[in-house]
Amino acid sequence: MKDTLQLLIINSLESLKENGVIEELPESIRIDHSKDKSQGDFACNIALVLSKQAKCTPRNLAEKIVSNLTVSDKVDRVEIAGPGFINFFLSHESNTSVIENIIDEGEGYGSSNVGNGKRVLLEFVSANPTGPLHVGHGRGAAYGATVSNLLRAVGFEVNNEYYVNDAGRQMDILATSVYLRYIGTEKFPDNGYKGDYIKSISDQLSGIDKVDILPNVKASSDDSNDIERYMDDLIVSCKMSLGESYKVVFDTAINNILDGIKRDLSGFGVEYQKWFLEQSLIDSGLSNKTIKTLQDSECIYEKEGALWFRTTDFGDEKDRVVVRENGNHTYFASDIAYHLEKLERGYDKIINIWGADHHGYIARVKASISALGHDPDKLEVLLVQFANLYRKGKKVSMSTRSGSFVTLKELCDEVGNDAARFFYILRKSEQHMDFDLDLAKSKTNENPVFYIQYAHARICSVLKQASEKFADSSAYDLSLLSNDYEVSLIKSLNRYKGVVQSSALNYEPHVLAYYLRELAGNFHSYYNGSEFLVDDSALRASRLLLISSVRQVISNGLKLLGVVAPESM
RNA sequence: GCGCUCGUAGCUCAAUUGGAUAGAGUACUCGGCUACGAACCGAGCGGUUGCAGGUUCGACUCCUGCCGAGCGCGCCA
Repeated sequence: MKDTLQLLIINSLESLKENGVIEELPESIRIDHSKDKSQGDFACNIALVLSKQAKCTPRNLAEKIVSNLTVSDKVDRVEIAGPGFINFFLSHESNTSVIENIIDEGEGYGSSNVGNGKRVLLEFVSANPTGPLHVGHGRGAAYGATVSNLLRAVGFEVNNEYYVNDAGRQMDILATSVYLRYIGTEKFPDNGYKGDYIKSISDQLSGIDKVDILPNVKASSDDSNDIERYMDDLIVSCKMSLGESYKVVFDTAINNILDGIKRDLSGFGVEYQKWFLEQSLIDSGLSNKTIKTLQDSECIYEKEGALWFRTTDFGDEKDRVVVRENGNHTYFASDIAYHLEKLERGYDKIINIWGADHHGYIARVKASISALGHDPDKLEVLLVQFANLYRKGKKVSMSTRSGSFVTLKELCDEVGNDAARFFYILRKSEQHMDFDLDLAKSKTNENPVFYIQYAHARICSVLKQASEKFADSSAYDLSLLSNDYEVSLIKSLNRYKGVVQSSALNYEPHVLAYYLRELAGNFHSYYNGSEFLVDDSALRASRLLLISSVRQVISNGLKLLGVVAPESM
């Protein structure tokens, strides 16, 4: 419908151009849904945009545009309002036709092909496998999964990917922590992983010698400045004492945790096409090869025994180390190789969803993409702000190392997947968000997700009773749907497709969530103000068709959000 | 100190991406079940959009400077 109106405007503008009223045609013409029904169904601001070059007032220009509009049977009338908006009032028939479209297309209604089959790689969560996912990760998981659903719905081919940091010092700290629990030492270091899950993993170890690795350590655990070196010494001692068995401890630890992460995400309705292991970049030699490539193109220099990547040449604030003095690659080195590998897989777009604490890495990753001869704009980084957790009005601080955190699974068990998924995406991702655990747990009825699900269940209930009480009747007449409730409901239905598209293209799932709430609200008002199962069969059939289409849209929308649309609750 | 993300009703958040009178939920005050599910509906109350300038037909939105919050600024991940 927008296209039709755009065409009408363009035709009018072209004739105005011939008459010399305007000089240039605009690049694009915005047609928006009106927010108030006194402003019709669609509004166009083109007269305000062009008034300067037309050298007349916006209202004046609007009148000229309108007088040149060709008549369409889809448009009842056109008005000029406010500073010069052109408001279109559509015919009742063109508004109600959406109902039949929804019924015809069913579950497919709302999807489109604006993505044109372009391939997108979407990486999200990617939390280090050093412990179970906590509620902080939940936001990224819900957001990523929903963005993925939305992009698929509008015609992109999307692959979801989780990057597993299974190499590096943190993993050694994890393995050492597990071993220390296994031998049951009393002197567990403060900077080890202290969560209860470490003990559970150590319980699964058997047949490995219990050697006290603490005496071999030189640095002191009492010196707070030395605490990280103390940990490094512990790791070395652990590796030396265990020999071959170290790998068993290491693998047991990571496999347990990774399995748990996979299970939690799957239970949360989040599916991945690929779990990409950092270790595979090292094993395949890609990490080394990438650094070699950068060295050949003279992007790398040596300073104080380390290799530095000249990222400042590509807009970063300072140069970054890729190979440490001790010969180990940094996390950044793996990341360069990983992004190169992603690009070489041939995606049209690469999206990373990161926690807001990683924003400092965007510049250096983009720099590395440029340095390797790729287009840095192919990478889009979406930042998700932290969720501050509150319990009994007090902020809960969380840390994986100290083991004090609320896990994602605990949250889902307490409030349910639907409420958790919905709650997470209800806020714009870059908005800081307060997650009140007591509110989510104790007052779940106030969560808007139930409000929407309730509308769906109510419609199902009405439809069920209709089919029991009345024989089939397809003789509907949509022109009968003319009371205020019906008009605003139909207006909302007409917006759905556009909402899905903008929600997807802007990576803003909350827009869809708010829309569904509004649609459900319109339905609840309708329900309380009108009776559906009336004696007049044509009116009854029309109203039932209308609420069937509402049910379909709610169901389709909730599915995109990963929320169940129940027939009863 | 520098950088990033923010600041909207008592509280939690929206605002068609620069549009018309800034809207929902919650809290509070009234009212509505012998109709298809009251997990609902209706009415009211609630605002100098952190502050001060600027850009233009038009600013919560863009620019500048302050104030405040969170996060970054390591040869950690």
